[in-house]
Amino acid sequence: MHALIDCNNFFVSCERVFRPDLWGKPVVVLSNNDGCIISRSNEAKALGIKMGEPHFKAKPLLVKNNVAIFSSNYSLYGDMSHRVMQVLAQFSPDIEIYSIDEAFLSLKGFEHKNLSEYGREVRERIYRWTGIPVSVGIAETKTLAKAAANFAKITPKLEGVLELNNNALVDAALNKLDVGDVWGIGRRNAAKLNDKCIITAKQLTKLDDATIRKTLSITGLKTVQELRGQNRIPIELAPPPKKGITVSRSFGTPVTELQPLQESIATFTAKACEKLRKEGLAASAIIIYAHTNKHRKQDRQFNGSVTCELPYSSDNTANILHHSRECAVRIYKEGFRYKKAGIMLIGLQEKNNEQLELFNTVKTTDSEKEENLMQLVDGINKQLGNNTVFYAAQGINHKWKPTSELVSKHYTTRWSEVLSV
DNA sequence: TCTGGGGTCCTAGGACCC
DNA sequence: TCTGGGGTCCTAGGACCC
Repeated sequence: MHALIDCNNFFVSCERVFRPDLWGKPVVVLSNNDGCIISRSNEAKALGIKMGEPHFKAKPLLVKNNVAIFSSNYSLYGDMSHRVMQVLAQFSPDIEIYSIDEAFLSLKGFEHKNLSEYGREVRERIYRWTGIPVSVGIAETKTLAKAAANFAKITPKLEGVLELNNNALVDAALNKLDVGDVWGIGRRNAAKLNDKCIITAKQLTKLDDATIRKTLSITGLKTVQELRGQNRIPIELAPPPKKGITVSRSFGTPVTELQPLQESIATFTAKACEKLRKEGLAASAIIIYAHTNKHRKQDRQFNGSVTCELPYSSDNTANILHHSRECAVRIYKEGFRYKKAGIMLIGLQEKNNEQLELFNTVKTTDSEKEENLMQLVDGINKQLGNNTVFYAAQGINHKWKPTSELVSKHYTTRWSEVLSV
C-alpha cells in the first residue's frame, strides 16, 4: 500500500500560518512577477477564481470580494515544506518527496495497522506541528493514492483521509473520477479519450491495452495499469540525478537594450551556478534563451536560444559567466521588447567525476583557487544573505526585476525582517 | 523503367507534473 | 499596462552509418 500526503492549497496555507486572521477568508497567491494566480483558498475557489488565471483579468473579482492577495514568497514555502516533510519522515522511512507540497509514503510492513487511523494521525500531527492542513490518500498504487487524496480533499465528511482498501471502494472512486483528473492524464489526453466516449477513470481501465498504448503512449499504459491495481510507478526513495538546471524570469518591464538583458542573464547565471554547486554537479554546456511577449500581438515577436559547449565541465560562476555573456550578445537583436530570458545548464555530471584529458596540455578542470573562491562566495551569501557579494556583470540597477508588490515577511528565514516590524 | 534494409543517435516538439 | 517557473519523459523524423 501507498499513501499520498498532499498539502491543501499549500502556498495560501503557508501565508495563513502567520496571518491567522485570514482563516475562513478568500486568499490567493500570485506567481512570480505577480502574473497569475497559482494558489487559492477554498473560499477563493468558491468565488469562481480559476487556477492559472492572469492577475490583471481576475482583479475586478478579487477587489469586489475583498480577496487577500500575496506575491509568491518561495523561501517561506520552501521552509514550511521542509518542516512538513520532517514530520512526515517520522511516520515511515520510505518517503518520496514528490513536490514542494506532496509526498508518497510506502506502507510496506504496515499491513497489520489500521491504515485509515494511521492517516488521521499523520494529518493531525502535521497540522499541530506546522499549521498546514493536509489530505491523505491510501491505496494499492501511487496513481490510486493520488485519486484517493483528491476525494479526501473535496469531500468534507471524509475529514481529510480516504483509504481505498477493497475493490468496491476503488470502483466507486474510479466511477466518480473524471478521466482528466487521473494523475498523468492531462487536458490533451482527456480530450482524446472523451472523443472515444471515455469519460470516467473506470471506463479508461476497461479500454484494451493496444488502444491505450496507441492513444496515450507507454506512459499512459502504465497509468492505466496503476488504476487497475498493478504497481508500475515505483516509489523513488532517493531523488534521481538532475539532468538540467534552469533559472529564468519574466521581466517586470520589457527590456529593449543589450545591457539590461546581459545583466539579467548574468544574474540568472550566478543563481544557476550556485544551484549547481549546491548539488555537487558540473555542467558541460549552457543554453541561453530570450523571447518577447507572445501575448502582445501588436509587437514583433522573437524567440531565440543559443547553445554553448563549455571547453571543460565547470561549476565556476566566473567561467560560466564569461560564456553566458557572449551568448547574451549573440542572442540580442535591436528592435524587440524582451519579456523573459533564462539559462539552462546541461550535460550535468558529478563534480568530482569529470572527464580528464588524456594529454594534459589544456585546462580541463576548475583550479583549486577558483574552487576556494566559490566556496567563500557561497559561504558569505549563505551566512549574510543572498547577493551580499555578487559579480559586477550582474549590475546594480535591476530595472528588469520582476514585480513583487504584495510579498509577505520572510517569517521563518529572515529574523531581521520580522523583528523590524 | 528501375534506387534496400537495418540500425543508432540526436533534436524538436509535445505531452505531462507541481 | 498587465499572462510563472522548473522539471521529466516520449515520439517522430532526420542524419548518418554500413
